Amino acid sequence: MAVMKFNRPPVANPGSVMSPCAACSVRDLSICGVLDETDLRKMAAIAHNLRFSPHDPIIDEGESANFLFNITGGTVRLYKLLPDGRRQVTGFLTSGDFLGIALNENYAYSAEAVDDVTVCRFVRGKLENLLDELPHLEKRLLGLASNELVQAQDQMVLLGRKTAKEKVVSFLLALSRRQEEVGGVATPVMLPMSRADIADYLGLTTETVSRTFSSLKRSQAIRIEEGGKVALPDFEALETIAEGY
Amino acid sequence: MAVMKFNRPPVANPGSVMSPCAACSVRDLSICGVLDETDLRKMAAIAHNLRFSPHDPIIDEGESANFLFNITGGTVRLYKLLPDGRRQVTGFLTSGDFLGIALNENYAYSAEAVDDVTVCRFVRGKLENLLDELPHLEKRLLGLASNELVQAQDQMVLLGRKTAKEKVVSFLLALSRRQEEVGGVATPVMLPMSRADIADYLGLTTETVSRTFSSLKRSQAIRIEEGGKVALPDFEALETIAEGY
DNA sequence: CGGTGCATTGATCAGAATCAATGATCGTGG
DNA sequence: CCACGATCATTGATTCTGATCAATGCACCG
Repeated sequence: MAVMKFNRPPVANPGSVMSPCAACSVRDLSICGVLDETDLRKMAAIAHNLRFSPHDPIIDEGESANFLFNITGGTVRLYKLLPDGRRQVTGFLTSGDFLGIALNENYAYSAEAVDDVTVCRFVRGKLENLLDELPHLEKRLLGLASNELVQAQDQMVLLGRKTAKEKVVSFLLALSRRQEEVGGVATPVMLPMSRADIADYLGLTTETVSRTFSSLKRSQAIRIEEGGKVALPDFEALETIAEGY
Repeated sequence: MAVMKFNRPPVANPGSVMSPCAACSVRDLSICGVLDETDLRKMAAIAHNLRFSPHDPIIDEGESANFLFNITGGTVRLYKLLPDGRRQVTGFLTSGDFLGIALNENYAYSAEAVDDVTVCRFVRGKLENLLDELPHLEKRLLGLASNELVQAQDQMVLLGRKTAKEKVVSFLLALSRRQEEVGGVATPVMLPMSRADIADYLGLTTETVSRTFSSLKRSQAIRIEEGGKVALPDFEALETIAEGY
C-alpha cells in the first residue's frame, strides 16, 4: 500500500545518497511531482514523516499555522465548527493532497485523521524559504490553489442548490474520480469516513444520508459490497442524477 | 467615485511618463499593490480598461480562459448553473478583487456585471509571462488564492449548516466588512444586487430572503434607509446571530 | 398614466430534520 | 470462543423550516 512504499528506504540502491522522497509513491500526485532529484533532496531536508491514528487531530482551527503537510497515505477530514457544535466538513484529503494552502496567520479549519494517516510535515517558514528558491514549486502551489478553488465552487453549488439525492450521488462520483486519479479503480468506491462525516460534508443529517443510500440501493443505482464499498454500475445514469437533469 | 479616479489621466503631472496605474485608486487593494513604478508600467503595458453595463456578461463558464481581470469599480457576480436552471452565486467581486484565479483551461464559472463595472483586462499568457518576471506578483496571487480559499470554507459553513436568518445576517456583516476594507463605512451597507442574487448566493429563495429582511427589521436588528441601504445598529448583536450562539 | 420588473406578504406544501427505536458490526474481556 | 457493550447505521413517525404557488405592492421610466 502507499504508506508502506513511502516509508520504505531505497533498498534497490542501498549505498546511494538518493533522497527518501525519490521512493515516495505519491510524489507525482503531490506538489513534489515537479521537482528534480536536487530539489527533492532540499525538500526532504525540511520534511518530517509522521503517522496519525483514526480521530487524531492534525491541525486545530485558530491555532498558529506553523506547519504544512503533504498527505502520503490515508484520509483526512477538514472541518469547521459553529459555536453550538454544528459541523461543516469542508473536504477530505487523500494521498498526494497538500494541507495548508488555505491559511492566513492561523489555520482556517481543523483537520483530523479519518483512518491511519501518514504525512510529510514541513515547518512553514522553511517551506516558504524553499519556495523562493524553487519557482517551479510556487507555480505548482498556485495551480493547486486554483484547482481547490474550482472544487470549492462546485461544493457551493452542491450545498446551496442540490437535493439530498443529487448531493449523495455527486459525492460518490467525486470519490470515484479521485480514486481513479490516484491510480485506482473507478468502482467500487471505498468509504473510509462515517455517515456522519458524509452528512456534515453534504449539509445533511446522518439519517438522510442513510435513507438516500437505501433508496439508491432499492433503485439499483448503487450496490453495497463487502467492506462497505459502493459499486457504481452505471456512471452515465449517476451523472444524470448528480447534475439534476 | 473609484471609477472616475481610475480613468483619470495623471493630470497633476501631464508631461510625465508615469504609468496610468499610478493614479489607480484601487491599486493598493488589488494585486498591483505590491508593484513599484517600474513593474507597474509593465503591468500597464498589458492591461486594457473596459466597462460593462448591468447584466453584461464578463466571462462564460466553460469558455477558454483567455483573459483575467482586475475589478476597478462596480460589483460583479460569479455564478454556476445546473442544467435545469438552478443557479448558485459563488461570490460577488468589487473594487480591487481579482477575477480569474480559479480556472483551469476553461473558466469554472460565469461572471456578470451587477451594476456599472470597470475592469483592467489582461491576456492570460501575457500575465503569466509577467508572473515569471515578477515573483512579488506571483506571491501576491498565491496569497489572494489562499484568502479566497478561506472565504470559500466560510461560505461552505454558511450554505451547509446555517439557518436562513444566520445566512442573511452573515451576508450583511460580510458586506459591511468588505465596505470598510475598501475604505468606506461599516454601516449603512449598500446592496447593489437584487434579492434573487442574494438568495442564489445564500442557497435560499427570494421570498425567504425578503421575509428574513422583514423579520430582522421588525426585531430592529437592521434598519432600511433610503436607496435600499441597510443600517446595522448593533454589530455585537448581529455577530451573535450570524454565528448561531 | 400605465406598464414592467422587482420586492413583499400570504397560504400551503414538501423535503429534510428531529425524535425515537431497532439492527448490525466490531473489539474486548470473561 | 462466545457474550457483552459500544459505536455506528438503518428505519420509522412526526415536525418544522424553507420552498412553492399565488397575489399584491411599490418604484421607476417611457
